[in-house]
Amino acid sequence: MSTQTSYVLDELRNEAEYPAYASGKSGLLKIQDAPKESEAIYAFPCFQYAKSLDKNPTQVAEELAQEWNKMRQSKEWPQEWFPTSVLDHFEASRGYVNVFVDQKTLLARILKDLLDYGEKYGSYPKLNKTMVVDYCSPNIAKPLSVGHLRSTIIGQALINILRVRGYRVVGINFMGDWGTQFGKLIYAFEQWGDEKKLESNPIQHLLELYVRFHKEAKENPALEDDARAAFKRLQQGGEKERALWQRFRESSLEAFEKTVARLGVKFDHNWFESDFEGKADELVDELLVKGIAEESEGAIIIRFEPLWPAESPEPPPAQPPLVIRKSDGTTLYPTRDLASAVERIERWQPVHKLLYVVASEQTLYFTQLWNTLEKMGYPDILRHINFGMVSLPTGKISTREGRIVYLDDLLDQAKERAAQIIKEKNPDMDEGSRSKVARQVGIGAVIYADLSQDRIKDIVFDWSKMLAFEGNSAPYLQYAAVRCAKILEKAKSEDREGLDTLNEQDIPALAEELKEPESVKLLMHLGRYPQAIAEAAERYAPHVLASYLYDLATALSRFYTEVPVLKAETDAARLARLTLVDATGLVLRRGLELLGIETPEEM
RNA sequence: GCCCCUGUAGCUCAGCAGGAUAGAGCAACGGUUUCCUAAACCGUAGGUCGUGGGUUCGAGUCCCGCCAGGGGUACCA
Repeated sequence: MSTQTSYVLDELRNEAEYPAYASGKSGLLKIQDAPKESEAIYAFPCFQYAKSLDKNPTQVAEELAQEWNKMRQSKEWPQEWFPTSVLDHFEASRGYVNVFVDQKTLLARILKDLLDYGEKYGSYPKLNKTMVVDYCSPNIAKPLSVGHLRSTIIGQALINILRVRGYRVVGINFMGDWGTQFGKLIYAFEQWGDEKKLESNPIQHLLELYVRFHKEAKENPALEDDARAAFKRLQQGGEKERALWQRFRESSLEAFEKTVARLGVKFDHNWFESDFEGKADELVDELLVKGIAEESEGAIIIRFEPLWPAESPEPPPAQPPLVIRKSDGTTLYPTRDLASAVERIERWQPVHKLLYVVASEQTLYFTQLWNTLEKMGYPDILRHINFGMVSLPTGKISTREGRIVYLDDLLDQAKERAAQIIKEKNPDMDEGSRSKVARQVGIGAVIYADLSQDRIKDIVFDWSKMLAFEGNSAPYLQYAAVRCAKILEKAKSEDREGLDTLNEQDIPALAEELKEPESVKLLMHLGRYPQAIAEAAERYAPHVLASYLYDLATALSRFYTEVPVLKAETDAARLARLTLVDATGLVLRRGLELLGIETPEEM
């Protein structure tokens, strides 16, 4: 147990857990959040503990509450660990020991945290641990589809969240620029390519060639051999192939960077699969020497142990092996990916976690990758941050068959739709602002639609859901943030000055002013922001943060309708409410920023 | 065949490590604008948590079977 933590609720939790720890009962008495309607903050269910004593839980809870309260008054309680304690007392209720705080003190402490941390509220101290995150990672020469959207925005949100949680994070975009598909493209371009089209709209043209190749190859399977031969020439450094491949690569990369920039995404590193071909080759030899890999049917493979030990009469299912060198002597994507994983581990050592934000379809592959690294003697650091598939109402996304929604089109539509709504809701907004706000709102809606739900779920692509502008959606959160900003903007200059010059002595008086249930709930919720960040980071779950922010926006909306700020009855009340609005706006803005969503200045 | 994931209100989803009365949004119905932006707020209605067992003081949550949907399953990436 740490003796002191920075945020009031972290500290309160530790303090509340103290008596359970001190008496060695923490295994049976676990802390949890108290129910929402309750005045209590935390609770200890005592049923399990009562069972172990063979006693009545209600009675046990009462005894514990009494005992802990007494302990708290005594010298046994390490008050020096909790110098600014907000814990008031323990209270038994139907088999639970509830943790009560002194609300005024707690509110004041939350205000103090907010003022102390300012813009940094919610962030944690440096942990000196490095996370290497693989995300986006598309194939060059294919346009980004909504399928890539998930990896990109989940990855970027995780990176942002992990950073404020205190991790050092390295984001890598690992691009597929190697493999037989480039043989296909080279062959197709030589057959049907058009110089002018490659010049004017490279991605589109390459896609046409790719689709055409597969169509023709259906009729004439010999084309597959031609493609393989072309790739072989590329590998051997054929000048013509090399030059063409470079052109594909450069033009694609350019178009592609433009698209992700629209999502506000910037990569720390752009790595290319092709750069690992040599290392991959060496790695295969090394794995052979170490006996980790073996030859089978002309290929080099790694075998894995069955999933569980064979004890039952039926043999356990074997895990499929991983092929790392084809029988023709060339490496595969997994080999190059493995080589790049080794490179990541060595370059940023010690790496705390190696994250891969990749669709669930790759689960087996990442299990194999994990097992291989383990065989190589690396610690258990690889985590597959998997997410469900995006499919279209008409079926699975397929570039080859043209069943695809392009990311650029999606973002264009989102913006257009947002612009229309702005025209209705806020007809006075000038053209320039409208365009900017439409971009922020439209793209925000798209990002939020994804991040507001658990990664693991499959998504059937649906325009109306993607572009939801009401209820639990990005615009709702943005709107709440805008309201905060507008109130502050309209506040008189002396009020704003009062805000800026607040100091610690003013805090108790401020807390005293916040009496309305809506104000209290809002401030209490602000107090939970650091825990939302911590949980989102721990579970690699941006939706935890998204749903926290939604609740915060709801608390703000209720506050807004019930409690006047600028027209508060007294100067003191106005100042207190302005402080609250200021802090809420800040948390909403910063929280949205972590998700990759911008906050407009007006809506 | 085998392995993995998912199944909660009409629809889309929350529900942390099993704990107090299962929560939101959308859609439906009704209400709120002399007052800081109604992209808002308030209310009504809507759930045998796929299904059958089991473990437990307690199961939406854990275990087993079944059903349904999705994904994967050696030289594609």
